[in-house]
Amino acid sequence: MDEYLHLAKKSPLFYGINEDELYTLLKCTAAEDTMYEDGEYIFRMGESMNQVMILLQGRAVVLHENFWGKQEELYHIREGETFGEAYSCARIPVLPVSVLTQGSCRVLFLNYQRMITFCSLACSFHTRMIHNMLRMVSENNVKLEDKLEHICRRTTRDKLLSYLSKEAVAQGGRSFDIPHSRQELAEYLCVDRSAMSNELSKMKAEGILDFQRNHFVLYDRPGDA
Amino acid sequence: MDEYLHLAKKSPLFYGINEDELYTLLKCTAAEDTMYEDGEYIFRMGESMNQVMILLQGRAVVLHENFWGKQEELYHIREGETFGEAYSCARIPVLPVSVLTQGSCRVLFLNYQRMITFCSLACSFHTRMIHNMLRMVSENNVKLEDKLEHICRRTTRDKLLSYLSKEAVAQGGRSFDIPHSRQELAEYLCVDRSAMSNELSKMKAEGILDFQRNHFVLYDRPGDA
DNA sequence: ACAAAGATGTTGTAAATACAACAATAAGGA
DNA sequence: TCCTTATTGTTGTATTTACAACATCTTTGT
Repeated sequence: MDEYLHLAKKSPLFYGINEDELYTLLKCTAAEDTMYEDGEYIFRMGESMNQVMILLQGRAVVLHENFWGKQEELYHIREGETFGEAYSCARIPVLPVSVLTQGSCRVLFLNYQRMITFCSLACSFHTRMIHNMLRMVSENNVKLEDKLEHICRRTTRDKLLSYLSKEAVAQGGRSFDIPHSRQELAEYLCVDRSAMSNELSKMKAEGILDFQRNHFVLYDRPGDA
Repeated sequence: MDEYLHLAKKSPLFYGINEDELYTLLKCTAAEDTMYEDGEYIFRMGESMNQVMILLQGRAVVLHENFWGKQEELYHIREGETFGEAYSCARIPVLPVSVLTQGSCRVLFLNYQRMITFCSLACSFHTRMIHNMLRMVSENNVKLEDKLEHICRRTTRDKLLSYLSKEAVAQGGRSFDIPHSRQELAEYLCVDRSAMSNELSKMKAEGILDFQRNHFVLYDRPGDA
């Protein structure tokens, strides 16, 4: 497993923690790694879960099964990513989702109880890990709130303007690049890609904004805002 | 301020912490309370913020100002609620929102640095507070993910089915009550109320579900799922 | 019991969207 | 350079939605 330690080390969970400390910490938290075949469930909806997991190798998909038994893909977990911390920290009694491997996977499990219990050494890096986790969950929180703010708009135009406005403010000017392709942006805003492209073109024609590829410029007249 | 302590004590931030401990903790975290008049800004977008605040009295609104200067209401903060923990924990350099009082308010400020720094006493209730905060942020995380899962659907019908399915599974059966009025549900799902009522009626006519007021029953044939 | 106010359901229409099929442009490899 | 592939833009149509106006049902207070 040592060969995968460098990947775990990159996790924001261990930011500011060096290799020796990490090694201690993994013992502290009863860390164990497990291999999975393609198509195995790491967790199933309805099970209880008291662990934080880091995907050391492979790729997995998070699924939800609705009342009628239909499975729906929610999102993917990629190599190096952390999963389960929100459910563990929120003390959710049973998981509302399943996690299914796509290809063979190696997963590092950390025991949540031991993560938040300070060891007798009262090691400073243990505290650091908790702060890191707090930060990770909170950053995700802010991201989700941003996304919700855009998606709550009724029309594609308003969704786009909400997103672009946020980017403009964040990047400090009317001229900026966006980090998504059209397809990605459409998925993010939960709208049809071609309808979105169409709406962008209309707004360009109306003089609300200009763009080429990923570069956007917002003008002073956003229609009515 | 002591008269408002009982309200602070109810905050999930201090769950499992008794009155004496709370008193110590408030000193620990350099707690200060401030009064605001109606229409004053507690924080303004763009400012830095390193505090967690509890609204001891009154009501406030969270606003966002877009690129064109238009202000938009995001949500309200009610008496007893905690605010700012996600931004502080995420170490957001500048606030993306403003907080404006609606009526006179009393706000308790806790210094974030001191909240996450353990005092020399290494008091167990200090640890408890951090765990509470971790839990609060994570629970909010899970709530936001739920909401996003519903809202991401393209049609009102799918949004409704996603929501109702989740409630059915959560409440463990096809028959359940929902905790929202129609207007609240429509706002939650970001759709028009009357269009939503219409869609509910259609689904009732199609034999997908049944309802009277807030009581719903899901049947086995959800259309196509 | 009654009136008034509020919540919910219904209907019609204009507007917006998804969807599909295709055109135009950009990117990458032989 | 040319060919292939991927991404982005365009157009038309059927579907879905928002919106407004109104009908019906509940709740509340008197």
